[in-house]
Amino acid sequence: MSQTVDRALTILASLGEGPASLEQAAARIGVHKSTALRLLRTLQEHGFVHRQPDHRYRLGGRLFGLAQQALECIDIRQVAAPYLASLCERYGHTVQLAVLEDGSVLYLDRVEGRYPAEPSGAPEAAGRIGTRVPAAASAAGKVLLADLPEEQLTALLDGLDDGPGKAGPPAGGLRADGLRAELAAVRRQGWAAGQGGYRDSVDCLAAPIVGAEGRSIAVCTISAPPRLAPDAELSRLLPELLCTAEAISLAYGGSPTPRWCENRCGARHAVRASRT
Amino acid sequence: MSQTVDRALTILASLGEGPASLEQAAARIGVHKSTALRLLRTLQEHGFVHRQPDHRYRLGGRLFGLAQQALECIDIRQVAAPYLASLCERYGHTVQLAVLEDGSVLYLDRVEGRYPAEPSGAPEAAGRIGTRVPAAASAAGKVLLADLPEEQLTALLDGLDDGPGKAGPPAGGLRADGLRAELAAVRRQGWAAGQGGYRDSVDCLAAPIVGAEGRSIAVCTISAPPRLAPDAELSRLLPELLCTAEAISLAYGGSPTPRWCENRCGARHAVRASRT
DNA sequence: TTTGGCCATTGCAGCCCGTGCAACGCGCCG
DNA sequence: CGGCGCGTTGCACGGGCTGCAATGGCCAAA
Repeated sequence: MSQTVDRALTILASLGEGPASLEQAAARIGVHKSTALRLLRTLQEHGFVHRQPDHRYRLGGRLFGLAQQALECIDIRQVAAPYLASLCERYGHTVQLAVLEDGSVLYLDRVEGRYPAEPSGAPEAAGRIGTRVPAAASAAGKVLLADLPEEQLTALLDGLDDGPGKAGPPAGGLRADGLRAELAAVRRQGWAAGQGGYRDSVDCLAAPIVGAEGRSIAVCTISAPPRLAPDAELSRLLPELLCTAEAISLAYGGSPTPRWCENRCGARHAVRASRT
Repeated sequence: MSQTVDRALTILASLGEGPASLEQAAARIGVHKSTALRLLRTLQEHGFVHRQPDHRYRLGGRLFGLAQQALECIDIRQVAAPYLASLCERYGHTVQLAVLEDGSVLYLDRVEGRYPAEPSGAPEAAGRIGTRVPAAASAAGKVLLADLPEEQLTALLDGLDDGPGKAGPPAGGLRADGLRAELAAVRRQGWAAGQGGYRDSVDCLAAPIVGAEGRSIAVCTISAPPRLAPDAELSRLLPELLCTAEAISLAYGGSPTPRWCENRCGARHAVRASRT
């Protein structure tokens, strides 16, 4: 829309792939050196890029502060935090909070489960805060997609089918029609199960958090490595997860169950049954 | 430098203080609505801002990815990571890596110490990754300032004295002349001690990491809550810290000790002594 | 249902400012 | 010393940014 800003942001993105000299940066976005210089200077004044002693530019520290503020702007996070902590505390499994943004799942918060020392020393990667994953690939995504207006869902699925390579359906992803069937099932039961954060070594349950208008605005998930927690054990926690999601919904000023859930009685009954 | 980009970045920063409608956003930076609309649209196309269903704008998820990339761009981080982990592993105290950026300390990495359950449940805030603190306030900052060219140091100290309220000297900070004396001491001994990350409940030791030209490019710190680790215990780890910083310097292709350290023999001897 | 207000959005003319060329300074290497 | 590469600066041109004003859509009050 705005050429100058567009170029500045493009140059910023290009620096994400590694530091660059002025000339390199100019070449990356195809403008004259002097143009790139002015853009980079402006970005530098705001702290978005930093100039190294060797005269090369790299991304600046301002991004950290802004990313932090971006998290804090999303107030569902504040409301949900104690509930997530409580759920994790009780069973020791990892609990996460996510929203849908621009068609992909954005993880907002995470309370790490208490597991015996990590085997391979890689406790990260899966659903870390700030991570994005394609919506069709995870249980969390399915819950969020299930409540999308038909129009937006169609647009999203078209994009999924169109781009075969680019963010195409990864492990567990399905073509549009298959996914539609899954979403119908999610609507029917009010929750979703499946591979959690992209890695087939983690299984996952997801339940919607519902806002004031009856739409799901976020999703709460509980997940665990299947070796440590067999399917059966995680499934037993479903009522607790639904209960937590419901409590967050109410605390946020929403309805306890989503508009589209055709099984509100069932889900609620499951919770009550497990309480006795 | 570039008016349009400047405005776009200002609007982005203003969104950090909370979501805003188009009109609010325009008012915050003092431009016409239509101008703000174009800027916000451009930012939105790049994912830097996100439009909520209620038509308000907030910071977008792209910032997370870019902040992550910003971390990865700083390659000293990759080099240092295993050394930090090893140092923490051996003694169980928190180890951090930081650099100087635009006159303040930017924390790049952190390996959390193994402490008995947090008393008040607030394990964060102090020196989390991506946090910035004024350089004059911490041991890490003093180490980094000690190697600054006289010209830059003067500029920095002037700014410190000029702005009384804005980022003025917090707990432990000193006026320019006092700080200069401290920096001289740091140069003499080759390391610094003091309050770690802004909180007087944590004590801290800091040692420089030296690049190819003999300048300190980063700092490695070790810190612990004084109740759990009295000064004496932390001080006993000084040789290990210096040894780690030296190892990182060598791994990065730098010199083992900074140009300005007048006590290289002393520090090295301390390391050797503790090794026996 | 109508009406009015509020806000986002769009079209448009004026002119500001962003752009690229070319020249300059500086450090480096042969 | 002189050539080269790169960052930086001055400047004229015109593209695109700006702000005004008008339109459209939504909601609430009448």
